[in-house]
Amino acid sequence: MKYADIIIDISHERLDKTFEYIVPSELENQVTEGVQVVIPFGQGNRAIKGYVVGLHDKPEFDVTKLKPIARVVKDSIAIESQLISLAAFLKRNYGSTMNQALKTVIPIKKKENEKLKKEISLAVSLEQAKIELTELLTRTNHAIGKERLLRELLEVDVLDWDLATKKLQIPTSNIRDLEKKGIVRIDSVRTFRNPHINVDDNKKIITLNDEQEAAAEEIKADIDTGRHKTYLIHGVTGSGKTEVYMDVMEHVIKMGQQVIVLIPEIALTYQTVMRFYARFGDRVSILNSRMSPGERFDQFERAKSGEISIMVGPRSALFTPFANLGLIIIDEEHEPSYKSEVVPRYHARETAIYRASLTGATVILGSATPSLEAYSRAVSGEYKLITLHSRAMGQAMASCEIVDLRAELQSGNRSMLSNRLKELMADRLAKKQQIMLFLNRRGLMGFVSCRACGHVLKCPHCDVALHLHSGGIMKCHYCGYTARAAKICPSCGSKYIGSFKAGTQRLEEIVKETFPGVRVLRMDADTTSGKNGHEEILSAFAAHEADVLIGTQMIVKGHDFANVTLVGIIAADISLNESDYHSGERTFQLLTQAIGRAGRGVEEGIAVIQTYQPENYAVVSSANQDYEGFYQQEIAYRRLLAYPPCSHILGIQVSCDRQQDAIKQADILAALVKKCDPEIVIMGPEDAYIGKLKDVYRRVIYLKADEYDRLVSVKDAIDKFLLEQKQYRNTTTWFDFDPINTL
DNA sequence: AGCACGCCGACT
DNA sequence: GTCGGCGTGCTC
Repeated sequence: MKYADIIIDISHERLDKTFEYIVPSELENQVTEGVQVVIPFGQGNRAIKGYVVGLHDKPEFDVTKLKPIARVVKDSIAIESQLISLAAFLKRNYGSTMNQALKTVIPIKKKENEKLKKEISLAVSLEQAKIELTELLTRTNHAIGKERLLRELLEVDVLDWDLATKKLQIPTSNIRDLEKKGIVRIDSVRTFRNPHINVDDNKKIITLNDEQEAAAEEIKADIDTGRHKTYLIHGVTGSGKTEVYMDVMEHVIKMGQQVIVLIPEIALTYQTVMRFYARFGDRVSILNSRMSPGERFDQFERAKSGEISIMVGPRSALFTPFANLGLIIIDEEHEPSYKSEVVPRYHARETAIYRASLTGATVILGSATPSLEAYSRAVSGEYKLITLHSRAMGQAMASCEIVDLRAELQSGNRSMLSNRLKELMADRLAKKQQIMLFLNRRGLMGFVSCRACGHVLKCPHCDVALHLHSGGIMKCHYCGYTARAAKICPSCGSKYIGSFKAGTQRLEEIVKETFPGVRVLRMDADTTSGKNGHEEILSAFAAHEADVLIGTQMIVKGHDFANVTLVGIIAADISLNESDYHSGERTFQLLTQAIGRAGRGVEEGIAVIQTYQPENYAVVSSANQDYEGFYQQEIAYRRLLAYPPCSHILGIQVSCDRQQDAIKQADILAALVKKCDPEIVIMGPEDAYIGKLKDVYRRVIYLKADEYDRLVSVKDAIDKFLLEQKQYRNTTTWFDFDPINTL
């Protein structure tokens, strides 16, 4: 007799453990580790799905209480044990139920999603169809459904089944009838939406420069001798890290192993993807967040069957079920999108390293501005550091000037554009070269406030400001609450109430006023609403359909514009003044990336940084392209204040629809932490950054400790307490380790 | 989560 | 007297 340990498909802390079931002898060969099964659960024996996570011969639970597994879920995909241990890692290190962790690792639920699309077309000639139609009409009993179908098919060649049955309301029996008579044909088409792109066969032969070559050789040599490590490639913008990746990838694929390439969501552009297609052809598959579960399923099936060797995608591509994974690459390693925003709030970097350790795979992290976490580990020798000092094609780095906005203000210039920037812009426009203006803004734009008393209109359900939308509607971006735009201030009665314009919008106006006739493209949330909004704007700019591109973060990623010789950073301070400890790092990264956009072509580039804090180390070191200098200052600051990577932080959020209960519960948990580990530094409890969301009140507690595992133990203790606690069961608690955004 | 068991109020 | 309220406890 066999027994199975099963994680049931209900995400609740109280059920977050394995349940033992009898494996009926007739199912013995089907029930393996990782399969989805249906089991009778609870007193009502209701059918619940679950995952088999272990099998053994001796029962551990009271045998008389064991029930048998009902059946194996048909067409379920067995997750390999490797992914189960990955899920266990997520659960342990980031705090979630095993069920949530398993669902993260296997994002596809059912095979049902992979349905065939049916299409209806005429099986006879148009003339024949017309005859059929007239015959139908002469009949006494009108066959309205058939008539509609035939009329439609005379117009279009192919009709989608769903369209015919749902929108045109044609009964399926009518369609089947016509099929039997041989008038129409029904085809089942497999909808494989894998972006199949025609690749020109003459693959460009890429020669690596000496630095790239040395980097690739070092990693390949380690792989050949079985030393699988984690590498950090620190290469200046434009140093050609991708070529190094591809060289190592080719090596690994030749050994019959597979590769996962993680890229930040925002960089998942046609351009990036094409580089991998061009080199590796149809061995590559792409995953993106816009894909339906069915499409993802297809991609994962292809990966499992060995059809493909490379998966390129965001964070979630980390869980591609490759049988023989040899290499994981994380490009732009410092990007915050590598941290999940939903439970389990895992970080792709750590998770990738763990997954690699399971199979002895290699991990390569790459960035022009490595995260403090990664660089400090490289310095300590935990990762192997590889530095690329020069640009791949030998172009010079852009020179950089810092403009002190305080001095500018004193000289009477209150515009967003400093005199120096205006001067350079005029010069570039005359030379028919292109300019990028970069404004790193915070989310607070377009909100409605009163200019007389300063009152900000807030959502009644959330602790956030309402934003003005077209048509005189105010909207809450968090819960979707809408209201008619206020005409007078509800607080003081003043009629001077309105919304602040987005910084980029204002900047566009100023540029147009200053340089009449200039062609400006603006890229922000407003202008990129369409599906390919990003792409369209960027390709228009690449085709020199505009002289100036204005935008936020988005414009500094990915694209290379050879003709851009001037980059202006309008207000470097904005991200500097954010309250959390990442602000220096974030500013340095943004500025460095922005400066790196200038002078990608033949002409030398120049970058202008406008700031009120010209002496700030993040500004100065990015202007000097001095990562090392920045790192030394930043790490000293982190050490001093005990911030990651010099310590670790655990964010705990308690939420409840009753404010008093949220406050009480948070206090109880804070006291508990103090009791079970008095050494831990506790900050809070305090209201969350957004104190109320969708009528739910949120309190946060931050814990700081030198060792990560101490925080894990505290989390485990809290979990245990919550399980036993009888009071305040209406509250929910979740954890975020080393949070990236303020909770 | 979801269902059963259980102990107290207003109804045929 | 019974029907049903949702508090408490359990699920292999």
